[in-house]
Amino acid sequence: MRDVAKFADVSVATVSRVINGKGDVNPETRKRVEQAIEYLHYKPNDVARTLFRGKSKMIALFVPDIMNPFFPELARAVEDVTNKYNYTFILCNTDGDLEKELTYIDTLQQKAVDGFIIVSSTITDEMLKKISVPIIALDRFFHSELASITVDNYQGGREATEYLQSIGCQRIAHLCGPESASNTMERLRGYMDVVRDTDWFLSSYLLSCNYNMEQAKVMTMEMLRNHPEIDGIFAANDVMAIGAMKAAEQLGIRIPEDLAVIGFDGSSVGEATSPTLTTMAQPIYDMGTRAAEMLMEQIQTQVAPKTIETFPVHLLERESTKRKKVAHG
Amino acid sequence: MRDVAKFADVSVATVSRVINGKGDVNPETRKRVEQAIEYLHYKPNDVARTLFRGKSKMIALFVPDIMNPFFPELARAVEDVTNKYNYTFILCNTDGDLEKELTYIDTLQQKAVDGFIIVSSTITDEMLKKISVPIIALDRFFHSELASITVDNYQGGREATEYLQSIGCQRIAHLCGPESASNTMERLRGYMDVVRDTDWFLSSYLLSCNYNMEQAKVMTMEMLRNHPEIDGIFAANDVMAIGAMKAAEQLGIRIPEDLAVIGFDGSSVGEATSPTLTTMAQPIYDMGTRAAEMLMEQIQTQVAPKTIETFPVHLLERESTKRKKVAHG
DNA sequence: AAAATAAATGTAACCCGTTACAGAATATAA
DNA sequence: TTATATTCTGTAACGGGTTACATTTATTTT
Repeated sequence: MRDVAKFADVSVATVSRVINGKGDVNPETRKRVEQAIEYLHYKPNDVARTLFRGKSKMIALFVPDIMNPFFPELARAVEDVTNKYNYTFILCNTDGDLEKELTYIDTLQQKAVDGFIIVSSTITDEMLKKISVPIIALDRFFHSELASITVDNYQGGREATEYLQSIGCQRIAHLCGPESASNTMERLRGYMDVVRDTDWFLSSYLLSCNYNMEQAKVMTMEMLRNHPEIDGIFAANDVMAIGAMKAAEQLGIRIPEDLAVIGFDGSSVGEATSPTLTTMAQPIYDMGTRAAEMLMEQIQTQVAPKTIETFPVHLLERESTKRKKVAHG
Repeated sequence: MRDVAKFADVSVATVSRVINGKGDVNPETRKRVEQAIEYLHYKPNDVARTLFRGKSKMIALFVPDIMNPFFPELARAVEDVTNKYNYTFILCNTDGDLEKELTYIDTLQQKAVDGFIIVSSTITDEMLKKISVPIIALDRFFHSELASITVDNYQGGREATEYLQSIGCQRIAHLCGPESASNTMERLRGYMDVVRDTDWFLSSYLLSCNYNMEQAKVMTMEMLRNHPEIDGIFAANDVMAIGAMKAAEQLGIRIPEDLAVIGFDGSSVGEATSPTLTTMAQPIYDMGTRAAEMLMEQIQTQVAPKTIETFPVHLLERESTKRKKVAHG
């Protein structure tokens, strides 16, 4: 910058004014400075700016694990928005580990990160208090005074279950995720509200299996062996649904004829399976986009309204439930 | 920091010495400073350090699109190493777009990023010249004087094709990716070297379809209709292989009985399909790890050897090729 | 005990921008 | 013409660390 100033025969202050378009600068001087910048290929040092301003134009996204097929799309959405606003995007895999989250929070704040988008079921209010910049809770709602973006998990759970009924399923099991996650608990509640008072419901129709395909497969296999009457499975995410389909396949149970399977998420793996997976699709990309936009707004306005936005889910009907519909009840 | 210095009744220089463990500090003074730090919950401002040192402890990974199932695992590996060294990880989706790559390069260098790991087929030497920090080329090799990590794509292409022959396939087609990518071209070369001189090979057994599932499906469908004699397909990545399987399914062609399919990558989607997908697996996580380790080393040592590491691929035999083996030839 | 060496600490410049403030030059108003 | 407002530009402090160098104090050596 000194070089540019010297070259254009002005002070650094003037160069700064030209770069930022702030303050009055004589058009001729401006031109001279711009030429100097051009000539010297000058690029301002963003670190110095950050130091002065206390803002880095960086935001971070916390996800449990990018290898879970739900998150790449989310991350992509966030990055796209981030880019649009000329911010830089930092991806953090937390594995749902408090220690890791804590380390990230410290490190990133020392780097003057301007905001966080957090997918977490473990994070505590105490930890959040350590964060002095805007935060958006995404996908999972952890109780606190935060803006958050989720889907209507309860409604999704209901609809998925009712949908299975509507295509004729008489005995519907549910594979649910870890208890710590608010989203899976809501889906479970939706399921329960539909099946609780039926004459067929058994608590052994309920399996808890951590969003993991292999585990879902093993547990489903056992359940199907003990309960061959089951003719519908609602899994709380797509990965578990795929596990369930594999279990059925291995047992020679046909999908969708003998057993209908519906997942949750609408992640793209559901298209890779045969039959393709029917699922309660979340508008993943839109949610990521909205979270990022909301964060940008909070960063810009310095205001942090406790907006809670709930996106609708929609039924993505594919092959794993393709039967002739039967009259309700 | 001034506060800490005041509180401990020393100068900022001494505080800095304590923090960095450099220079001689009286044990008592050190203790006093440490207590002050503790008491005031002092955390050094990383931006100021970065400004002084010219190093940010951040590295960036360029990938075409994190939504492609090959990349999450790679990104995860890089992030894990990044973390281990207390660096911060920046993920950049380039869409193979030169403009985007260029923008990222500028922005990140202004932020004093310490190194790049780049997956790209488009990037030019001219662009690389703009980068003044270590770079590792990953997955795809773009000609330049760079350290790079790839797999033996040629060998993989050969082996995949020969494997199909070994299980009895008589007419083997190949779905290859975009011409711009060095890796897919090598796989093609491997395939060609096996089939070129056979008496059955036809140029129409070769399909070019951009790593895209839907396109692969459509093109395969057409090919299988025109060439029902095809009994083996080698796809240059898993996503296309899945497209091919779907095409077969839709045409009522059984896999693996009538048609064997092998993919390339060993990404986790291959486990979600039915039948599960046989594939030439790359050690994705290891490659990411190695690339990151190599980058860390170059950052630390300031030396940039033009190491070229080629990882082996290995056959991951799953169901899409499960037949009784037949004697070679 | 004087001299030499080592340890402990502080002062101030530096990293590279931004901006408050002041001063000079020019334009407009009285 | 003088007073006042405007435009333009520079000086210097600041953000929050690091470190070369100087200085003081303690320890060893002779």
